[in-house]
Amino acid sequence: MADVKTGPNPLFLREEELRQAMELLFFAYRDFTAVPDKILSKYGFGRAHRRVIYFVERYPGITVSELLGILQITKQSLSRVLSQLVREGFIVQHPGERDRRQRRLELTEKGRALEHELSENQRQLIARAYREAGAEAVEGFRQVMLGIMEEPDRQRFERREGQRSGGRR
Amino acid sequence: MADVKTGPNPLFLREEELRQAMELLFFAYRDFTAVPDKILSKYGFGRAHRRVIYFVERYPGITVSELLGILQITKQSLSRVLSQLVREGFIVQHPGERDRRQRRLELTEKGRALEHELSENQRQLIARAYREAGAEAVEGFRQVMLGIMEEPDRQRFERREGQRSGGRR
DNA sequence: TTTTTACGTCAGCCATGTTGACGTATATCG
DNA sequence: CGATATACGTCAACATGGCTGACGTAAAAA
Repeated sequence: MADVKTGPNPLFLREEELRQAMELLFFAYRDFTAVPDKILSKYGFGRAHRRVIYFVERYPGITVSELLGILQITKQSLSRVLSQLVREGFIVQHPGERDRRQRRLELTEKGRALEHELSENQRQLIARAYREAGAEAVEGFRQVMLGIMEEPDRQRFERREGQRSGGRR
Repeated sequence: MADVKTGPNPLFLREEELRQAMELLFFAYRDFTAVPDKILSKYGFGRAHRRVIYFVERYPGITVSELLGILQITKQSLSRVLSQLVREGFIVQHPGERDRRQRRLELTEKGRALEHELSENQRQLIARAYREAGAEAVEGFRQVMLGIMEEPDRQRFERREGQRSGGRR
């Protein structure tokens, strides 16, 4: 294959560096999602289901609109997978206490089991990468990834950067 | 929304750390691809076209099977977008010199222009993130991302790690 | 000369995103 | 209290981009 070019010119190096970052994102994401994708197909589910399950386990009691805000898809798209997950007993909904229009989402036991099965490989990938790279590299990784993200969701990761704001979105 | 939990338990912290990494990947990737997606729709293209254009500019003269190996999709899926790009004059094919069965791919001027338009925002995102995080963090980012990737494609990034072994890790 | 390889194409299926229109229950505002 | 806004749901139609399976052609390799 045509080789990855490398050169002494600092301007070029910078360009090369940026390109590399794009590819790192592409390859890491591709490999990161490959295994869960296979597991999901056993259940007749897809990536969309995985994301819903993930965020419901992450934020138990999350509302539909909050989930929409995270996934940034339309409610019709979400509805398709969510209602499937509810119908098949992976997720339960119950009305919000203060606002009974809301449907707060939670995983059932079955849902948690699936979530765990899906996360296992990813956990291992990350754990291995973290272990091999070391604590300092991990902090660098965090910083760069946060830098790539757009503002609104960065707050989700505030903490340990040194404050407590629990911001809305 | 249910808050991101945080606690003193080291075992829990580790779990929390792994979860965060998954989310960083999700959010960074989501935001990283958002702008190009919009540009593409102006041309009637999608993410698949973007990836092809990207890797053809990255590895000019790349063959179809090499591209398939990178993208990890079927030739039928690739064919759909590739032939469209060729038909509309973004990519040209010419037979390989040593092996005339191959079709080596290259961007046309038009293709390069589109590639540049698509990369611009991403370049800026990365450049900003790199600048704000600093050189050390960037190196950490690289290491962790490489650790998440599976073996075969890591070699693509060897260089500057300071040796030539194809080693494990 | 036969077999394998590189690439292409047709046809059909599935998952997941989109828009637009419309409906219901509850909360909130004037 | 009545009007309006909000949270959520649903139906229908469409596009993209994966997939499998079957079949074809030209060139390389055995």
